[in-house]
Amino acid sequence: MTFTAHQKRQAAQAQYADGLELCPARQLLEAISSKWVTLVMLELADGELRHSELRRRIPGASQKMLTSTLRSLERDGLVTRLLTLSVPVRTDYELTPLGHSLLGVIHGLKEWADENMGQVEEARGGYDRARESAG
Amino acid sequence: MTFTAHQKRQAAQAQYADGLELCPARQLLEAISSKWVTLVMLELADGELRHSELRRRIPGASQKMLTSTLRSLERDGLVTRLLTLSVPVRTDYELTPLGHSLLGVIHGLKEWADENMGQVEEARGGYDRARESAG
DNA sequence: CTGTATCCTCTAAGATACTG
DNA sequence: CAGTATCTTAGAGGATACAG
Repeated sequence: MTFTAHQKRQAAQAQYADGLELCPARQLLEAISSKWVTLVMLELADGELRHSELRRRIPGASQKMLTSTLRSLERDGLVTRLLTLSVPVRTDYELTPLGHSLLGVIHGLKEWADENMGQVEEARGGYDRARESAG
Repeated sequence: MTFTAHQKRQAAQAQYADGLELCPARQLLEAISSKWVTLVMLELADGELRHSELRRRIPGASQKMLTSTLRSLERDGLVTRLLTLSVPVRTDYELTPLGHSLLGVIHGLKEWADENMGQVEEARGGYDRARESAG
Protein backbone atom coordinates (compact mmCIF):
# COMPACT_ATOMS: atom_id res chain seq x y z
CA MET A 1 0.00 0.00 0.00
CA THR A 2 1.37 3.39 -1.01
CA PHE A 3 0.09 6.89 -0.42
CA THR A 4 -0.12 10.02 -2.50
CA ALA A 5 1.43 13.23 -1.29
CA HIS A 6 -2.07 14.50 -0.78
CA GLN A 7 -2.97 11.61 1.49
CA LYS A 8 0.18 12.10 3.52
CA ARG A 9 -0.66 15.75 4.02
CA GLN A 10 -4.15 14.86 5.15
CA ALA A 11 -2.76 12.36 7.64
CA ALA A 12 -0.32 14.93 9.01
CA GLN A 13 -3.12 17.46 9.43
CA ALA A 14 -5.34 14.98 11.24
CA GLN A 15 -2.52 14.00 13.58
CA TYR A 16 -1.65 17.60 14.30
CA ALA A 17 -5.30 18.41 14.96
CA ASP A 18 -5.56 15.57 17.46
CA GLY A 19 -2.48 16.85 19.23
CA LEU A 20 -4.03 20.29 19.40
CA GLU A 21 -7.06 18.99 21.26
CA LEU A 22 -4.74 17.73 23.97
CA CYS A 23 -2.89 21.02 24.35
CA PRO A 24 -3.77 22.50 27.75
CA ALA A 25 -3.76 26.07 26.52
CA ARG A 26 -6.09 25.17 23.65
CA GLN A 27 -8.51 23.53 26.06
CA LEU A 28 -8.42 26.52 28.34
CA LEU A 29 -9.19 28.87 25.49
CA GLU A 30 -12.09 26.74 24.39
CA ALA A 31 -13.41 26.62 27.93
CA ILE A 32 -13.35 30.35 28.61
CA SER A 33 -14.28 31.59 25.18
CA SER A 34 -17.70 30.04 25.32
CA LYS A 35 -20.04 33.00 25.29
CA TRP A 36 -21.24 33.21 28.91
CA VAL A 37 -18.42 31.64 30.88
CA THR A 38 -16.49 34.76 31.77
CA LEU A 39 -19.62 36.74 32.56
CA VAL A 40 -20.86 34.11 34.96
CA MET A 41 -17.48 33.81 36.64
CA LEU A 42 -17.20 37.57 37.03
CA GLU A 43 -20.63 37.67 38.68
CA LEU A 44 -19.61 34.93 41.07
CA ALA A 45 -16.36 36.69 41.96
CA ASP A 46 -17.82 38.29 45.09
CA GLY A 47 -19.57 35.24 46.46
CA GLU A 48 -22.25 32.67 45.82
CA LEU A 49 -25.40 33.46 43.90
CA ARG A 50 -28.66 31.70 43.21
CA HIS A 51 -29.59 30.58 39.74
CA SER A 52 -32.36 33.15 39.53
CA GLU A 53 -30.06 35.92 40.66
CA LEU A 54 -27.52 35.04 37.96
CA ARG A 55 -30.32 35.06 35.45
CA ARG A 56 -31.34 38.52 36.59
CA ARG A 57 -27.80 39.83 36.33
CA ILE A 58 -27.08 38.35 32.93
CA PRO A 59 -30.33 38.96 31.07
CA GLY A 60 -28.75 38.20 27.71
CA ALA A 61 -28.34 34.54 28.49
CA SER A 62 -31.26 32.26 27.81
CA GLN A 63 -32.20 29.87 30.57
CA LYS A 64 -30.79 27.00 28.59
CA MET A 65 -27.43 28.67 27.99
CA LEU A 66 -27.10 29.74 31.60
CA THR A 67 -27.71 26.21 32.84
CA SER A 68 -25.41 24.65 30.30
CA THR A 69 -22.68 27.18 31.10
CA LEU A 70 -22.99 26.45 34.80
CA ARG A 71 -22.90 22.72 34.12
CA SER A 72 -19.68 22.94 32.18
CA LEU A 73 -18.13 25.14 34.86
CA GLU A 74 -19.15 22.60 37.47
CA ARG A 75 -17.75 19.77 35.39
CA ASP A 76 -14.45 21.60 35.05
CA GLY A 77 -14.21 22.01 38.81
CA LEU A 78 -14.42 25.81 38.57
CA VAL A 79 -17.80 26.17 40.28
CA THR A 80 -19.66 24.20 42.92
CA ARG A 81 -23.41 23.71 42.86
CA LEU A 82 -25.33 23.61 46.12
CA LEU A 83 -28.79 22.17 45.86
CA THR A 84 -31.29 22.88 48.64
CA LEU A 85 -34.28 20.56 48.49
CA SER A 86 -36.97 22.91 49.66
CA VAL A 87 -40.18 23.84 47.89
CA PRO A 88 -39.51 25.48 45.63
CA VAL A 89 -36.01 24.16 45.01
CA ARG A 90 -33.04 26.45 45.54
CA THR A 91 -29.57 26.22 44.01
CA ASP A 92 -26.52 28.29 44.79
CA TYR A 93 -23.38 28.52 42.74
CA GLU A 94 -19.97 29.42 44.06
CA LEU A 95 -16.47 29.62 42.62
CA THR A 96 -13.99 26.97 43.75
CA PRO A 97 -10.41 27.97 44.60
CA LEU A 98 -9.47 26.80 41.13
CA GLY A 99 -12.19 29.04 39.75
CA HIS A 100 -10.89 32.00 41.69
CA SER A 101 -7.41 31.41 40.39
CA LEU A 102 -8.72 31.35 36.83
CA LEU A 103 -10.45 34.63 37.56
CA GLY A 104 -6.98 36.14 37.82
CA VAL A 105 -6.23 35.21 34.23
CA ILE A 106 -9.56 36.59 33.12
CA HIS A 107 -8.80 39.90 34.78
CA GLY A 108 -5.52 39.95 32.90
CA LEU A 109 -7.39 39.59 29.65
CA LYS A 110 -9.84 42.27 30.64
CA GLU A 111 -7.09 44.67 31.57
CA TRP A 112 -5.29 44.26 28.27
CA ALA A 113 -8.58 44.64 26.44
CA ASP A 114 -9.45 47.87 28.25
CA GLU A 115 -6.04 49.30 27.53
CA ASN A 116 -5.53 48.18 23.95
CA MET A 117 -8.73 47.30 22.15
CA GLY A 118 -9.04 50.93 21.19
CA GLN A 119 -5.95 50.55 19.05
CA VAL A 120 -7.33 47.37 17.52
CA GLU A 121 -10.54 49.23 16.78
CA GLU A 122 -8.57 51.93 15.02
CA ALA A 123 -6.54 49.44 13.04
CA ARG A 124 -9.73 47.78 11.87
CA GLY A 125 -11.17 51.07 10.77
CA GLY A 126 -8.05 51.93 8.83
CA TYR A 127 -7.89 48.53 7.19
CA ASP A 128 -11.52 48.62 6.18
CA ARG A 129 -11.31 52.15 4.84
CA ALA A 130 -8.29 51.23 2.74
CA ARG A 131 -10.15 48.31 1.11
CA GLU A 132 -13.20 50.43 0.55
CA SER A 133 -11.43 53.10 -1.45
CA ALA A 134 -9.05 50.74 -3.23
CA GLY A 135 -11.57 48.02 -3.95
CA MET B 1 -49.08 49.94 21.93
CA THR B 2 -48.41 47.69 24.92
CA PHE B 3 -46.05 44.80 25.39
CA THR B 4 -46.25 41.43 27.08
CA ALA B 5 -43.75 40.45 29.73
CA HIS B 6 -42.34 38.02 27.22
CA GLN B 7 -41.73 40.73 24.66
CA LYS B 8 -40.05 42.91 27.24
CA ARG B 9 -37.71 40.09 28.19
CA GLN B 10 -36.85 39.55 24.54
CA ALA B 11 -36.07 43.22 24.10
CA ALA B 12 -33.87 43.24 27.19
CA GLN B 13 -31.96 40.22 25.90
CA ALA B 14 -31.41 41.76 22.50
CA GLN B 15 -30.19 45.00 24.04
CA TYR B 16 -27.86 43.18 26.40
CA ALA B 17 -26.49 41.09 23.54
CA ASP B 18 -25.75 44.20 21.53
CA GLY B 19 -23.91 45.68 24.50
CA LEU B 20 -21.87 42.52 24.79
CA GLU B 21 -20.58 42.84 21.25
CA LEU B 22 -19.14 46.21 22.18
CA CYS B 23 -17.39 44.95 25.31
CA PRO B 24 -13.62 45.13 24.71
CA ALA B 25 -12.92 41.96 26.66
CA ARG B 26 -15.54 40.06 24.69
CA GLN B 27 -14.00 41.21 21.42
CA LEU B 28 -10.56 40.22 22.58
CA LEU B 29 -11.75 36.76 23.53
CA GLU B 30 -13.41 36.32 20.18
CA ALA B 31 -10.27 37.47 18.41
CA ILE B 32 -7.84 35.15 20.16
CA SER B 33 -10.06 32.12 20.53
CA SER B 34 -10.30 31.61 16.82
CA LYS B 35 -8.57 28.33 16.25
CA TRP B 36 -5.22 29.29 14.74
CA VAL B 37 -4.64 32.79 16.07
CA THR B 38 -2.56 31.92 19.10
CA LEU B 39 -0.52 29.33 17.24
CA VAL B 40 0.38 31.77 14.51
CA MET B 41 1.28 34.47 17.00
CA LEU B 42 3.45 32.11 18.99
CA GLU B 43 5.32 31.11 15.83
CA LEU B 44 5.90 34.76 14.99
CA ALA B 45 7.15 35.53 18.49
CA ASP B 46 10.81 35.17 17.51
CA GLY B 47 10.69 37.15 14.31
CA GLU B 48 9.17 37.35 10.86
CA LEU B 49 8.29 34.29 8.84
CA ARG B 50 7.18 33.60 5.31
CA HIS B 51 3.77 32.29 4.51
CA SER B 52 5.19 28.94 3.43
CA GLU B 53 7.26 28.64 6.57
CA LEU B 54 4.22 29.23 8.76
CA ARG B 55 2.38 26.61 6.77
CA ARG B 56 5.20 24.15 7.38
CA ARG B 57 5.23 24.85 11.12
CA ILE B 58 1.49 24.61 11.55
CA PRO B 59 0.58 21.67 9.37
CA GLY B 60 -2.89 21.38 10.92
CA ALA B 61 -4.09 24.60 9.34
CA SER B 62 -5.46 24.46 5.84
CA GLN B 63 -4.15 27.05 3.41
CA LYS B 64 -7.45 28.84 3.55
CA MET B 65 -7.54 29.01 7.34
CA LEU B 66 -3.94 30.18 7.58
CA THR B 67 -4.54 33.00 5.12
CA SER B 68 -7.79 34.05 6.76
CA THR B 69 -6.18 33.98 10.20
CA LEU B 70 -3.32 36.14 8.98
CA ARG B 71 -5.77 38.54 7.35
CA SER B 72 -7.71 39.06 10.55
CA LEU B 73 -4.50 39.54 12.52
CA GLU B 74 -3.39 42.11 9.98
CA ARG B 75 -6.76 43.85 10.14
CA ASP B 76 -6.53 44.01 13.93
CA GLY B 77 -3.11 45.63 13.73
CA LEU B 78 -1.40 42.69 15.42
CA VAL B 79 0.64 41.58 12.43
CA THR B 80 2.17 43.34 9.44
CA ARG B 81 2.31 41.81 6.00
CA LEU B 82 5.30 42.50 3.79
CA LEU B 83 4.81 41.69 0.16
CA THR B 84 7.87 41.29 -2.09
CA LEU B 85 6.98 41.41 -5.75
CA SER B 86 9.50 38.95 -7.09
CA VAL B 87 8.84 35.82 -9.11
CA PRO B 88 7.60 33.88 -7.39
CA VAL B 89 5.97 36.28 -4.95
CA ARG B 90 7.17 36.35 -1.36
CA THR B 91 5.31 37.52 1.72
CA ASP B 92 6.62 37.88 5.22
CA TYR B 93 4.58 38.30 8.37
CA GLU B 94 5.77 39.97 11.53
CA LEU B 95 4.21 40.89 14.86
CA THR B 96 3.57 44.56 15.51
CA PRO B 97 4.40 46.06 18.92
CA LEU B 98 0.70 45.67 19.74
CA GLY B 99 0.95 42.03 18.72
CA HIS B 100 3.94 41.51 20.96
CA SER B 101 2.12 43.03 23.87
CA LEU B 102 -0.81 40.70 23.30
CA LEU B 103 1.65 37.85 23.29
CA GLY B 104 2.21 38.60 26.95
CA VAL B 105 -1.44 37.92 27.73
CA ILE B 106 -1.30 34.72 25.72
CA HIS B 107 1.68 33.54 27.71
CA GLY B 108 -0.30 34.22 30.86
CA LEU B 109 -3.05 31.97 29.60
CA LYS B 110 -0.55 29.32 28.64
CA GLU B 111 1.10 29.41 32.01
CA TRP B 112 -2.16 29.00 33.90
CA ALA B 113 -3.13 26.19 31.58
CA ASP B 114 0.13 24.33 32.09
CA GLU B 115 -0.18 24.63 35.83
CA ASN B 116 -3.87 23.96 36.30
CA MET B 117 -5.48 22.13 33.42
CA GLY B 118 -4.45 18.89 35.09
CA GLN B 119 -6.86 19.67 37.90
CA VAL B 120 -9.58 20.52 35.42
CA GLU B 121 -8.89 17.23 33.68
CA GLU B 122 -9.31 15.42 36.97
CA ALA B 123 -12.50 17.25 37.83
CA ARG B 124 -13.95 16.29 34.47
CA GLY B 125 -13.08 12.68 35.00
CA GLY B 126 -14.69 12.66 38.43
CA TYR B 127 -17.80 14.41 37.18
CA ASP B 128 -18.22 12.03 34.26
CA ARG B 129 -17.63 8.94 36.37
CA ALA B 130 -20.25 10.09 38.87
CA ARG B 131 -22.89 10.48 36.11
CA GLU B 132 -21.95 7.17 34.60
CA SER B 133 -22.54 5.14 37.73
CA ALA B 134 -25.52 7.14 38.96
CA GLY B 135 -27.22 7.56 35.57
C1' DC C 1 -37.65 27.99 41.00
C1' DT C 2 -34.65 25.14 38.45
C1' DG C 3 -33.89 22.25 34.87
C1' DT C 4 -34.70 19.22 30.62
C1' DA C 5 -36.05 18.17 25.77
C1' DT C 6 -36.78 19.74 20.87
C1' DC C 7 -36.28 22.08 17.09
C1' DC C 8 -34.02 25.65 14.36
C1' DT C 9 -30.55 28.87 12.64
C1' DC C 10 -26.18 30.64 11.65
C1' DT C 11 -21.45 30.49 11.05
C1' DA C 12 -16.51 28.84 11.98
C1' DA C 13 -13.84 25.61 10.00
C1' DG C 14 -12.58 22.53 6.44
C1' DA C 15 -12.28 20.22 1.52
C1' DT C 16 -11.43 21.25 -3.10
C1' DA C 17 -10.28 23.51 -7.16
C1' DC C 18 -8.62 27.39 -9.46
C1' DT C 19 -5.57 32.04 -10.60
C1' DG C 20 -1.54 35.39 -11.01
C1' DC D 1 4.58 30.78 -3.77
C1' DA D 2 0.58 33.12 -2.19
C1' DG D 3 -4.12 33.78 -2.46
C1' DT D 4 -9.14 33.48 -3.84
C1' DA D 5 -13.75 31.29 -4.69
C1' DT D 6 -17.23 27.67 -3.68
C1' DC D 7 -19.42 24.12 -1.39
C1' DT D 8 -20.16 21.36 2.64
C1' DT D 9 -20.56 20.23 7.46
C1' DA D 10 -20.53 20.10 12.52
C1' DG D 11 -21.71 22.38 16.45
C1' DA D 12 -22.60 26.58 19.36
C1' DG D 13 -26.19 29.29 20.48
C1' DG D 14 -31.04 30.31 20.81
C1' DA D 15 -36.56 29.87 20.91
C1' DT D 16 -40.08 27.34 22.89
C1' DA D 17 -42.58 24.15 25.55
C1' DC D 18 -42.76 21.18 29.23
C1' DA D 19 -41.65 18.80 34.05
C1' DG D 20 -40.29 17.98 38.99
